[in-house]
Amino acid sequence: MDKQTVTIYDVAERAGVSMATVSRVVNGNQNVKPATRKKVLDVIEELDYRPNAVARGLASKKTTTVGVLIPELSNPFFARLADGIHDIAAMYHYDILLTSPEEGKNGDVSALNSLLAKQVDGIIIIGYRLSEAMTKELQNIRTPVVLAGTTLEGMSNIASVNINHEQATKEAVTILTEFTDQVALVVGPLTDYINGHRRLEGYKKALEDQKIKYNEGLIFESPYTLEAGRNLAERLIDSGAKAAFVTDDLLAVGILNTLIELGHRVPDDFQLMSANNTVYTEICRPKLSSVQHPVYDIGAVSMRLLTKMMTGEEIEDKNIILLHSIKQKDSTK
Amino acid sequence: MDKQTVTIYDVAERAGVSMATVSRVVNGNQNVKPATRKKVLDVIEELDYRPNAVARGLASKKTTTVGVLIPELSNPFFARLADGIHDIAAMYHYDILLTSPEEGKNGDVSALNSLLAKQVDGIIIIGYRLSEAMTKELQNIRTPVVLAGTTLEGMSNIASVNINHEQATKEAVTILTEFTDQVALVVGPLTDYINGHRRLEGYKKALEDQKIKYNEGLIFESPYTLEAGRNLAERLIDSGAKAAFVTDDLLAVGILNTLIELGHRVPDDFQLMSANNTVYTEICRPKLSSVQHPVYDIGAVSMRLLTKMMTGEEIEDKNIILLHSIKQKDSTK
DNA sequence: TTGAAAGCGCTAACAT
DNA sequence: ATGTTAGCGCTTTCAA
Repeated sequence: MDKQTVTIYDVAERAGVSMATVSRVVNGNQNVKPATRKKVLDVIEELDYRPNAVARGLASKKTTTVGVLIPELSNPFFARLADGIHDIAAMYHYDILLTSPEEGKNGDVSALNSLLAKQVDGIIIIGYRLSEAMTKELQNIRTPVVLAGTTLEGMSNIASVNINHEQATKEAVTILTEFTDQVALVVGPLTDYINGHRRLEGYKKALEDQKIKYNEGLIFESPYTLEAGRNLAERLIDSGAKAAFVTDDLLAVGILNTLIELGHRVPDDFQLMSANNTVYTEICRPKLSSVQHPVYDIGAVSMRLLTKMMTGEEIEDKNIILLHSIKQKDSTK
Repeated sequence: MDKQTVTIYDVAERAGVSMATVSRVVNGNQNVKPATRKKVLDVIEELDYRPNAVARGLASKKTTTVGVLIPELSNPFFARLADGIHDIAAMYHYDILLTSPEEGKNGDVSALNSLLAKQVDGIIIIGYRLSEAMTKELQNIRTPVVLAGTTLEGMSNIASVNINHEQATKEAVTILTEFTDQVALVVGPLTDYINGHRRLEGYKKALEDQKIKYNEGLIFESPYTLEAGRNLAERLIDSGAKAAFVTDDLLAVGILNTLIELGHRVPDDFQLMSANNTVYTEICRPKLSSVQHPVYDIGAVSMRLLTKMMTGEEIEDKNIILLHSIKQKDSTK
């Protein structure tokens, strides 16, 4: 019936020592005579005693658990990020409490609160559009927080790990402009800081450098789905664009496949570049050229940064920018 | 400095009631006079009090947390399953503690133990090849466990949610045998129960029904990667096979793309059927015909089943089989 | 309807 | 090197 019946008292009694000694043995405290240690260890083995992490958490105010806020697991970009987080967390013996924000207003805040209630030692927020309320909450939170793959406009006081989206977009668009002046930008909601500011900015700078006139008709906002790509393909062609930088891989594949179905040749008639270099870009034909995010690393570095914050280590730089690169494959000239 | 300074005592004092009353209000106990309730609620609001879930867990022996053991997040099949688990968990207000088994012998057991130490109320194990030791542990575990997408040979005492792999394989192979007798089976490790028994069995039965002689040369074991598909493509052709049922989507896409590169026509020269109908099968060209697992549902149903077990509800059937179907797309005739 | 008090299983001073 | 003791913040009888 009971999950766990064996407590530290049982071990202490059986081993003929005090519970404090058992606690010391369990926690690797050196102030225990080897003989005593052995005796305790034997009893632990014999009784199959396992420390209760909840009780430990209450007493020590540390849960060795970190909360991870993730928009959706089935997005490979986020999933890969989570992998990076998980591996480093395991390395430092932290467990991961996973939450996705519920739908609706301020779902992210209540997800955050639920993590806080469970007394997590730290929190990683994965690439997400944060609500106003959330931003406010994060201002005066006591628990260490790292943003992985997002930034909050002008909130450099909150730790973050990212790539330089403006620069990446600029590089990608520049490559496309080598063969045409008509380069479209296909992004998610422009109200999102990264899209509406960093990426759009990078796009404009690339054009500027090439002395190409900015044309709002070449900017497309779209949901990140395969289906959305179907509809977009034709609109892209109609717009006169001869190339496009697409900020989501799945969306890019949708566009790619539809273009081909419609009889367009990629990259000859139309060049495509996507943004995340997930396995999607390897599966389609032709393979999609893409910005290469160090996605796994963003997760790993975020977690490492968080461990430092949790243990109070000195942090050199709270806002880390990781290097990106451009993988030219078969969808660009 | 402190994560949380406001305790139930602070609220009690400020509201001029006992902590027991505050506890009742927080937990929705009806035995509180409305006026008292309102007063307490006001103070809670004013002090921004949030119950400490760890303390609550220790006192009540319930953590409202379920552990999920998942092999890898970046596999879309598992990720989708996790989505199903997550959504239902959220619905019942459970949080999810996520763990992947570490590499090496009995990594799954230590992952399990770490979940148990954290006093999770229940555990879901996602499609995994379980070690001997793990199987043993699961025999006499006190915490409710549900296997999602796996079965343990002859261990129907452990709850599970699955599809009928034998039947699914049989149906898939039967479709392929309509146009050729040379149907290959490409699977993961045959030592794995589902592959080596259920799927192989289904394959054999399909052949038997069609009076086709079983040929061991048409059985291929392979890792589930895109690269593995490259090498396999040629071997498949050399084996004389004219069709293949492949139990992993990514692997199937690898084979598909390589076949096409080598100048073979799919499905005219070679038919391909895969097993999980993930988004991968929609991205490639031609689109892959596939067995349609209700993956999300397996996750959702597993979690629902677990909630019942955790609350001690009556369970009709601990071993649930969900229906599958076959999606014929463009890689079969 | 409310309060008092005894734990839950452990950590962490403080003693010895 | 080891033991004693006071919490950690909450739930939950048991009384009132």
